[in-house]
Amino acid sequence: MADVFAALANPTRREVLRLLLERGEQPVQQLADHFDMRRPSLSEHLRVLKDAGLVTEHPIGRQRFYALRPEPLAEVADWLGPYERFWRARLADLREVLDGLPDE
Amino acid sequence: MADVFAALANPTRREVLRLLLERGEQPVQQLADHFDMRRPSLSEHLRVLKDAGLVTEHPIGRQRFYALRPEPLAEVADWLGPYERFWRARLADLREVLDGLPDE
DNA sequence: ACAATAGGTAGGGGATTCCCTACGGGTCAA
DNA sequence: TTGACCCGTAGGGAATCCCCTACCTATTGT
Repeated sequence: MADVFAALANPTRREVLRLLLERGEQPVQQLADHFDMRRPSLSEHLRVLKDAGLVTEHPIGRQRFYALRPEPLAEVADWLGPYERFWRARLADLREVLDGLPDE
Repeated sequence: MADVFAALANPTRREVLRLLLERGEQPVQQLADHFDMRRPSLSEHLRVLKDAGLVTEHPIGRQRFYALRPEPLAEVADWLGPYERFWRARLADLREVLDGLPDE
């Protein structure tokens, strides 16, 4: 499974994920209509997303439908876990400072 | 502020963040000791992290200490939010299927 | 059978990434 | 002040990224 972070590094690929989340599975041409980009370029982005496990693909007739596969994003969320504890502690510190200010 | 996702795409940079989380702020040389890489290359990674707002830097004498700044990671967590709802729904579906199986 | 449609692959070119070595500026210790 | 140390920047090279056009196969409709 290719690197999920690398797959997410590209804005076009993140936009594809957003479209698939909002509208559900879609064929390639329908996705391509929303980008200022030729279809073969989008096809390559879709391959990167598929290699990262972020989308699945299945053919219906001559179309290929791509669908969101969010499991790798759950892994990203797990990766964020330890950092989340850190930034929450920071926010708590900030709140304490604010609470300690002379009333105004 | 540069693209946080692009900054996270590189394994060395993610490792830097991990080191800063585990050990707190550190000078460049101490970070560089943990990579099979020349120091100037690590300096460039640190600049990318700083441009993305993921680290802060302050000099003490002739050393420069880098520290974790987790706020952009909180933004990544926010970005994940809608997808999290999606994968949780998936897990719930899976649980239903398992519950519906004939007892075994 | 033939034309049209959907979409992947090949190959190329310019931009960017990621490493390197060489070097320069600032700080500390003798 | 002189040398050692910390670290950033310059510049270059190989690899990768990201777009393109051209082309191919597979499926559908006439």
